[in-house]
Amino acid sequence: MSPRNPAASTTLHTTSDVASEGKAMATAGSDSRTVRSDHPDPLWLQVAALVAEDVSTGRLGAGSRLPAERELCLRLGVSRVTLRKALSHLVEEGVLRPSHGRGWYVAATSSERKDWPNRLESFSETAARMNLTPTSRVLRSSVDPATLDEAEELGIAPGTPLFHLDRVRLLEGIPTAIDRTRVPAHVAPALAETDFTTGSLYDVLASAGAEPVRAEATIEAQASTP
Amino acid sequence: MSPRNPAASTTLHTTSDVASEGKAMATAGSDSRTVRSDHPDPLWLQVAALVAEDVSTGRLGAGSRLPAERELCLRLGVSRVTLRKALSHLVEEGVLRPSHGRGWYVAATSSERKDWPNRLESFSETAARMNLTPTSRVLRSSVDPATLDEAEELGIAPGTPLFHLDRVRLLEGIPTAIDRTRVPAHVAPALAETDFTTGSLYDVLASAGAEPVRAEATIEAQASTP
DNA sequence: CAGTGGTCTAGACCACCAT
DNA sequence: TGGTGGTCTAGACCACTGT
Repeated sequence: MSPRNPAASTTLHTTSDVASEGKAMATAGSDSRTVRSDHPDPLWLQVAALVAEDVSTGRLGAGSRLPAERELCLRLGVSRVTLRKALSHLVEEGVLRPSHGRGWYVAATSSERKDWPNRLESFSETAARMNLTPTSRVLRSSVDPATLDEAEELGIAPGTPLFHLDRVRLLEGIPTAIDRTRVPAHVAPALAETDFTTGSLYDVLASAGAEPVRAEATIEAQASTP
Repeated sequence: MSPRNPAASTTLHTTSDVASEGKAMATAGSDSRTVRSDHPDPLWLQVAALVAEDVSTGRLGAGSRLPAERELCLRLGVSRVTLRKALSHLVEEGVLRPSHGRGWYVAATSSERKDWPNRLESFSETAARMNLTPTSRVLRSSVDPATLDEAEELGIAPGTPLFHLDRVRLLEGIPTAIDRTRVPAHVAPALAETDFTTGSLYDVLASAGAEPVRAEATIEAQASTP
């Protein structure tokens, strides 16, 4: 193959239904979902966008395994290095998760992906694995107007009633993590009246509706000699 | 060159003093600062560590330009792909900054680089800006053998005496952040005897020597409707 | 064992920057 | 024009996973 193949077109499938591949290739032509070296973006970016699209549209469900690298290379008409650059990029974005001898998997359930890795997961997991008792200490639990920063971060209007929940997470009584939650109040009015010392945020949200909500808290410290 | 070169050894120089290169190469031999494909880490990681070391020790000053990629490939005995993977890695960590037709440059003033945005910085900054009193509560301050995970993360041998410092950072008495620090004990023996409730980790490390040290703590929580 | 990701190389061409 | 990064390929071998 020439170092810069002119074009190729495919759609990704989960490892099960590879049958229709040939037809898909034939019907290609002026179809979208094509990687081309003409001009626009680097190939690896186009590939990444292609996969990301399949994930967000559900063609590649959460937790499902991608076709093998060499297989994808054939379908997309790119080299393995290029493909891997694309997939690695998606890992950084939290869309995919690689597993050595097994394959590439779609991360998260769909809405909880994006941005940094979900450390709350590992908190619960760690607690369970180590047989520790996870508890919470509530620092703040109130409904206040969203500040400018908060509004921008959540994509809502400033002043919108916002439920604030700040907790210290403890393992066996030892402070382990800070949990900072911001939820538009209209999403779940019951939030302000719940005792989060033992109550589960997820439960309240679940019984309140499906409006996707995101809350995060990150702290990092780093030291190095000057 | 064989696909897996046995060993190579060099020292990086800023573009100005390339004169002594020949000699440096000749004196190499059993010198440290060597990338070897024997076993330890991937080549690209070794290269990255090598460059990072030159940056932190000042051999590569902030803002200075690195030798050209092809030049570095020769010196280090690695392919360009591998070298670029190493350099890209350092970009993600904020150590380097690439510039298309010009070269790779060392980023930042020296200590504020590396890893994610330094949240400890912003912790102090926030405290100062809001006129709050930052304090600490020490959860753990001890020297214990490095676990397997810790050893891998820090690139040291398992069992190596490791200084553990876990703190809760408070603003005006309110818990705000968790600070988890791991430092090889031999770097700064005084660490275990210091009161970190008020003492500065940076100060102790600074007075202990220039051995570059990295410590980080990240906590994130994220909630979304199931 | 076969399958899959992880790493590495050598060589090529393109795009940008300075002279 | 010449130097430097940016992208891409084809092929190889190693390491891990699961049957």
